[in-house]
Amino acid sequence: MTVRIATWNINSVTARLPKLLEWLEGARPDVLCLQELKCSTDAFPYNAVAELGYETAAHGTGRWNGVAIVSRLGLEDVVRDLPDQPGFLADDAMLPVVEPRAIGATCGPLRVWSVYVPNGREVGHAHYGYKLQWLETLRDTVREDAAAARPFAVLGDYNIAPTDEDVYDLAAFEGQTHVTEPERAALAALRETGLQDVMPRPLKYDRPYTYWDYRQLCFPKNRGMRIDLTYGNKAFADAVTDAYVDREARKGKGTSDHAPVVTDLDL
DNA sequence: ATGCCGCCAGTTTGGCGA
Repeated sequence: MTVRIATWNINSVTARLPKLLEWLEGARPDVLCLQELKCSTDAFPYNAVAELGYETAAHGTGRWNGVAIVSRLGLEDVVRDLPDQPGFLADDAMLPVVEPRAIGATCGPLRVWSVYVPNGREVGHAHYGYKLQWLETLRDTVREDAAAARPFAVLGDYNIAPTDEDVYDLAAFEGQTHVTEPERAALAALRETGLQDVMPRPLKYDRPYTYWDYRQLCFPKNRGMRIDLTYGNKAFADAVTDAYVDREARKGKGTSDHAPVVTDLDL
């Protein structure tokens, strides 16, 4: 069977609902992993998506974060949060908060996680340590599925550019998060479980960026980064027939600052 | 043309994003 799976940081599913529906109708993915819902689990637009033939498992608390898996191949064994997922201790908080950044499900032949890796804010910030700790927990979580025969993938906004080629200008990121050695080492450790970085085609220019800042004409100037990734195990990677970044979805007003990343499989 | 930041909750300004 052929399966189309995608990941998209949608930057508010409520603000982006018309764009989401338009994109689902056009691209017709079988499975879509979403990040940055910015709504509660209850507030997800389940019915609008269901009218297009999709079921949704969502996990959100409101203002920030939030992840979902939208599927027309079924949704089984849904897991919210990574087992032992670390929380973030904000400056003004008494206790760390476990944020809605991960949801897993089985969609027909595929086991999938949709993840929104912490941003890190600044090198040395508590959020940066949290990011690295979160990635270690992700590695522990996926170890078994990554080594298994069933097709498995972790898709999402990793908030890391895996190589120097994945940013438009390395000098612009000197000393910044997203390009540091410890972040890239955490990604390498994740790959060591048996996951491969499924590289999408760019539909224009030479690099498959997935994010362009809203400011300073970054999209028209193609000042982007590749930070939305599809990490698949061997069974998944061997089945890939095509992958691309749908930059059309980044054009115009009212779009997310990220583009969907689409992967086609023949399973 | 792809065009100069946008989302949310709400102290309608500030936190967050990457």
